[in-house]
Amino acid sequence: MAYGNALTALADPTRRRIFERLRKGPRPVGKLAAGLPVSRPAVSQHLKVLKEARLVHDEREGARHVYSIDPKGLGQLRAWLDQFWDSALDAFRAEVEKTAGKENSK
Amino acid sequence: MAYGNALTALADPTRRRIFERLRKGPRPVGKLAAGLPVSRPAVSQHLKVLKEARLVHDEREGARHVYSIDPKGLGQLRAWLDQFWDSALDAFRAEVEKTAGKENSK
DNA sequence: GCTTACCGTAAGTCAACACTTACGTTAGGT
DNA sequence: ACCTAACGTAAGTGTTGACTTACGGTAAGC
Repeated sequence: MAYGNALTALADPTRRRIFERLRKGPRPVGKLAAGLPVSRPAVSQHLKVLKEARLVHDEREGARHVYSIDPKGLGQLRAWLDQFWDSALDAFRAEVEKTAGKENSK
Repeated sequence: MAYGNALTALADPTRRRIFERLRKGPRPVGKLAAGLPVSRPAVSQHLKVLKEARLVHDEREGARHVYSIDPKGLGQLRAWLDQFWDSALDAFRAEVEKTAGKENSK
């Protein structure tokens, strides 16, 4: 149930903005916090949550802590989501056939 | 930004349990609430959130309200996630090459 | 028509959590 | 050695939201 942490992590809008910024490449905390409407410590706390969800991982470069996207949590989340995707497609097909049946019976 | 609602909806554990039950097929509210550690009105409120996120849709059968998985929200969420999946793979490849380079230079 | 399932909604409560400011730590520059 | 930059963490606060009980509405059975 590791995808649970990933979902709760990505549920927060600020955390999503941080995560989306990392999509363009690795960034230190200061760069990530710049432009965001919250303080830098808030960004650190968000990064901690993202890290525990295996969505990001950090790497120290001297005084800087450079964060980047971690494929692990992303992969687990995608795998969980694909479960539903398949059954949703099946349900969709069934729905179409049922509706088509109604249309034909008119 | 429709995926935002889907993420906040799936962030809640109880809502995930409801959603996962719907994976096995359409269910009325009573069946979904049975076995869950929360009251039936709570399940109704959760279903409302899932519905607004386009993750489920309901259909009235007399007094019953039968809920089933809606592919719309699921598709939007998957599309958003795939954005990161691609860049995460690129980053992963770059990381592997960088690490391999270090290994060779030893 | 009356009762009984089956639901959704309103109102209120309590805990989680997203913020803030203040502080401690580490690394680099002069 | 001192200062500064770049962080993480601790502690406290306000608000969101996940629950409860109570109530109103609709459809089916007798």
